[in-house]
Amino acid sequence: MASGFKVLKGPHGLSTLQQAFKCITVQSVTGCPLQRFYSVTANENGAKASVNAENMSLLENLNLLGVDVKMARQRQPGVLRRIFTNEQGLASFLQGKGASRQTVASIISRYPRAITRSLEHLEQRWQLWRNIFQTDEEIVAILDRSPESFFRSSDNNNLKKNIAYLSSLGLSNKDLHRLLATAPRTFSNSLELNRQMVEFLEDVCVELGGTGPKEFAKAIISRNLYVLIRSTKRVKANIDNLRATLKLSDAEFLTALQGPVAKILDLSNEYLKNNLAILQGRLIALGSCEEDVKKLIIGYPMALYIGAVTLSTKLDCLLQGGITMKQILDRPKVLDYSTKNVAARLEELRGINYDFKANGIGILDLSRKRFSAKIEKLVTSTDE
DNA sequence: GGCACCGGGCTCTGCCATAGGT
DNA sequence: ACCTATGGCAGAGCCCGGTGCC
Repeated sequence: MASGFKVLKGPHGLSTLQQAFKCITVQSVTGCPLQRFYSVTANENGAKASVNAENMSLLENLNLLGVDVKMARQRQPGVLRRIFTNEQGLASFLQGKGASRQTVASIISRYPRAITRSLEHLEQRWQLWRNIFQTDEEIVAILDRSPESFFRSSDNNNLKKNIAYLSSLGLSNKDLHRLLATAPRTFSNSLELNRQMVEFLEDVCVELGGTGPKEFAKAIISRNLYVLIRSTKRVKANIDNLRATLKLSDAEFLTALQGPVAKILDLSNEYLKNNLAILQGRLIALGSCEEDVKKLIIGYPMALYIGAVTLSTKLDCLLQGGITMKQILDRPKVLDYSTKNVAARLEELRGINYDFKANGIGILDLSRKRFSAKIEKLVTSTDE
């Protein structure tokens, strides 16, 4: 069909004809009315002018939709020069799915290329996402959060293959849901890129003498939904770095990786390296040994996720509150709570003369509800 | 009833660089 | 020459409660 028109393709002008033809085709397929009409003369003032100029009627439409045109121009200037776009089709499509006017405007402002997708494409992609999400609302919320994840790729077939591939890894529907909700970019990756990461993880497992590479990869992905949107280079550098630092046996390291350590594999390399160095320095200065550092990292790898300043402040808060470093090392989960929260609890416990030496520091990492219940009990028992 | 253990929930985008296509 | 599609990067925690053991 299109090849018949290629014969007509000339230096300029005729390509416009071809596009006009395409547009009419789209119209007949989707039943969607043409959004804008162009007089042929508008494109006859030379190829250069029409190529470089922004499409005025498109700008007008975008303004009517409440789009931040300045932002759109800054992000994807080429889109504003396109002759045929589908902004109104996109807007009514999204509104039909429950998106507000503001959401639509914000989506287009942040990812203008969205308006180049045909209705057919949108319907199909939406259905593919609906295989994983139960409601349109969920999808709208994600588009509002991250329009690029949904619109960046025009390859629905690749999306289909990704879903099939990720399912084939043994990830449950629930995992897929978490994955798409949390790191939607994963599904816009090329199948090949996802496959590379999975195979890389499997290789790591085998290298460490593991016997279940598939389970290993699955465990890491389901524990850290972000690995698939990281480069293998990054994840590899982190694994190498941790391996060199922890100096565990292969089997121990393998277990650690698919356990809580998985959570920190996606950190940027320098960040992890810096946090590691600072944590080591701080603990050694406080009288801990290398072994303590390792123990802390294995028991609570999130210590490396927390920024150096935050972690340092948190440690100070605990130490000043009468907690010893040894107690922290034995129960690193106390570092899981915010400094503000910990400080408030220390204060409250001081008020009732809570004895950390006798009772331990477990009370500090209770959920709010459990903490309150505990306090209440302590108060009433001392009253009696 | 109290505790330890464990995993999960929220959420993580928005920009830049570049190969490859027209 | 221009645009699209895609890879890659930096950035940086906190909280809750189910379950099973004693």
